[in-house]
Amino acid sequence: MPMATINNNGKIQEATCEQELAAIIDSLEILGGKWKLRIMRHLNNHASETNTFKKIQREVEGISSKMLAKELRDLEINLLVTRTVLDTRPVSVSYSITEYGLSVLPVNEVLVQWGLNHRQRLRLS
Amino acid sequence: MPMATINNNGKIQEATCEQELAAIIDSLEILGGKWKLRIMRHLNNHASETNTFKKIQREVEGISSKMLAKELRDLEINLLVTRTVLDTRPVSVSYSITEYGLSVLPVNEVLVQWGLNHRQRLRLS
DNA sequence: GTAACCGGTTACCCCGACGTAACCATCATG
DNA sequence: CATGATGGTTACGTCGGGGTAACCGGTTAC
Repeated sequence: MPMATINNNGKIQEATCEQELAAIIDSLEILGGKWKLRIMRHLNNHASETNTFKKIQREVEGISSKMLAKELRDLEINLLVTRTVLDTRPVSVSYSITEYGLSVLPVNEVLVQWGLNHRQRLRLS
Repeated sequence: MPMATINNNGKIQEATCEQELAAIIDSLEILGGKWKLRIMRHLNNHASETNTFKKIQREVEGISSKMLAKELRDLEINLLVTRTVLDTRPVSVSYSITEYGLSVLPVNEVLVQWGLNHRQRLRLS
């Protein structure tokens, strides 16, 4: 039994149950883990600034250069982030959230809401 | 800078950026991983039936009894699922999604939508 | 009594995410 | 020429999620 979903253009997509499962796996793979959403949130919250590698590393608490480089590469591959080499001396590299990357924000928001709500629920129960 | 979120009762909650980060971590911890959402989806899609341990194991493809027992325990601790021992012969145990567990469905849906959309986006690009 | 079904549990293993630390090339400054 | 900043990379180790298989106690059916 296919189910309805809304795509980019607001059109209706049909998806089988297996396709939905695959979609969830994709989402968790691409957005899950310890750092991906933190980085996306940070880039979004500081979208008006120039976010160089070192600046991000200073401001995203606890991340190592190895992890930051890897996560940014993954996000770039998935078109969520752009990498721009600036011709400053010494050379610096700026990362920005793409317009498509903004599509992650609702996912972020739902997870935030559910998590906050869940804390409250457990405290009450 | 606190941000607004909607809680159980539709009231507005304030949360700091760190609280939001913690909330995301919570959500991914409780709903993430390979099996949690699959089980929740299955219980919801078969809410009208009696979902015994073995029945779930047969229908959630690929899960072992060890993982199923662990995941169901976790979900029960988080009040998302109830465990009921039936006095059939031999004894069987039925699991159901709780009313609170239904709050997971929007999270599920957002992940499905984003994943489907992302596949399409990568194919087009 | 033995086979089969139920709902698990236990022991063991593997791999990938993630952490830490050191290192590297390039350029600028003193 | 040494120091510091930039943006990484590499080697190594740890830990936990997850897989596999065997086993268990209780009960019923043959």
